Amino acid sequence: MQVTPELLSRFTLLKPLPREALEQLAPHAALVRYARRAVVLEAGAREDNICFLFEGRLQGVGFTIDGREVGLYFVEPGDFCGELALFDDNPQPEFVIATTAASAVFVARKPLREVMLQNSSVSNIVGRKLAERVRQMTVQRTLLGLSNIPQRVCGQLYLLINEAQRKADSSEIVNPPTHKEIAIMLNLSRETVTRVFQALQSRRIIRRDGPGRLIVTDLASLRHFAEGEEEL
Amino acid sequence: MQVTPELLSRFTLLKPLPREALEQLAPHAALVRYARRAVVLEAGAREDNICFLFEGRLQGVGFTIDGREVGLYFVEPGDFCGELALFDDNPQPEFVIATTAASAVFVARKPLREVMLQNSSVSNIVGRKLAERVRQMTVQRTLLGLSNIPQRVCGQLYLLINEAQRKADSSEIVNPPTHKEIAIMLNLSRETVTRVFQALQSRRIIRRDGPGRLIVTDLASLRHFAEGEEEL
DNA sequence: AAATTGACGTGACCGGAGTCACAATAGATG
DNA sequence: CATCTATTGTGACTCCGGTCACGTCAATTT
Repeated sequence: MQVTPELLSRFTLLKPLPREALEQLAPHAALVRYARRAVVLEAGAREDNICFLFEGRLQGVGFTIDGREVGLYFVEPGDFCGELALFDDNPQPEFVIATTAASAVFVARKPLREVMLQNSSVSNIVGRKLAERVRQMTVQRTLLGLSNIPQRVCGQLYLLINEAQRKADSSEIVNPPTHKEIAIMLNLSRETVTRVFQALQSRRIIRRDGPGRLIVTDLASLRHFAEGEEEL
Repeated sequence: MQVTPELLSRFTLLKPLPREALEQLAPHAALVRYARRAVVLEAGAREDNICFLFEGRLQGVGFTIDGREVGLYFVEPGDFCGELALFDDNPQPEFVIATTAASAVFVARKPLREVMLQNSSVSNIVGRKLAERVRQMTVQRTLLGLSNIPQRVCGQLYLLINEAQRKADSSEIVNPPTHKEIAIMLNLSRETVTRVFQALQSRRIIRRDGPGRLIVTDLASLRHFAEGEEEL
């Protein structure tokens, strides 16, 4: 499906691009829809597209030698993945899976790379984003250092809440990851995550609202548990 | 201490730079020596230097809220750290500590950034290196997914061996990290690492040679254990 | 040389997360 | 609507890595 420059400019990465750059990219972009559980990017393959997520949620997933799943990061709408292909020709290191039905804009690697090289402000933006990803991975790795497991889960939940929503008393997470998807992010078993969620629900800190919505009713308490000031 | 362009060109990142770029950088570079355990880069501070390691070994270290150390990556001679400062003005996310006495070349952030922007081939190189770091972090994170703990330790040991040495039967690791430093990389206790090392030594797979040298005498077996084909 | 420090080694105990097994939903699918 | 599958919920048991408490040893320091 054809993509307009306007659609491209809705992504935070591409928004600051000059109009001409967007017009240059649009012919090489395509909107793709994915069913839940579909594979968006394949590990080990040299992917020729960068994937900008429009709606839904993706998850970067690796596999250990013994076949265990490892959750690496979540991709939220407006963000993107597969950006390593902009920097080298090595294969994509991890799978990216749609955790919900999702739609994404695929932009061909080569034109985007050219735009990036021509326009130094663009390569600044891409570089800044990659640096941000390193920071995110660092935070995620640090979460795993917590030996108090409920605290670890609360920390992950807190990370799932948008910056903008952090100031409010309550917040909602649309299309929340399943317990299993959270579990692999935190090196925990699915059952353990379920038990922590039960504890949080019985304390009225979180609440399920139908299928695709998780409501954090007491954000302050969640933060307390995440920061270890109180124990579950 | 003053630094010559020749010294700069000994780092793989800077080697491909044109002579003039190196001469531009040299006045803004300084050789610094660190004692074991010294703090090379401070977390939370906006560091104004990129650190190129000349000799010794550094370790990126984070801290959880409850004060537990988290090992993020090792820096080997010829490699560098603090490179995120080239992309944005956010603070350094983690500490970098000298695990052995070390000497490093500090290059001021601004001149290096300018060289990088002027010379597109340079920003290519820096970007490629950052991408490589993301891959390393992914591998490291995947290691933590292994539920078989000796396997996890063997995997880390294998990562510590240089590409070049992987083909040989045996290999040596100079200035090996301490058990504790390995432990925090793998989310394990120091004692557990010690016990795995004991097991490997009794099987003649590794051997200590004086203070700063660890010899892997049976690289093939180490790889077998790392890949889970055999259990310790 | 004595003392101090930090790394390494080792045993015993214990708690808590993984695992297994199964039930109960809820969602998709025909 | 009926069926099937995926997700969530829950108990019981087990095991294994963390913790604690030492001891040993080598390297520095005083």
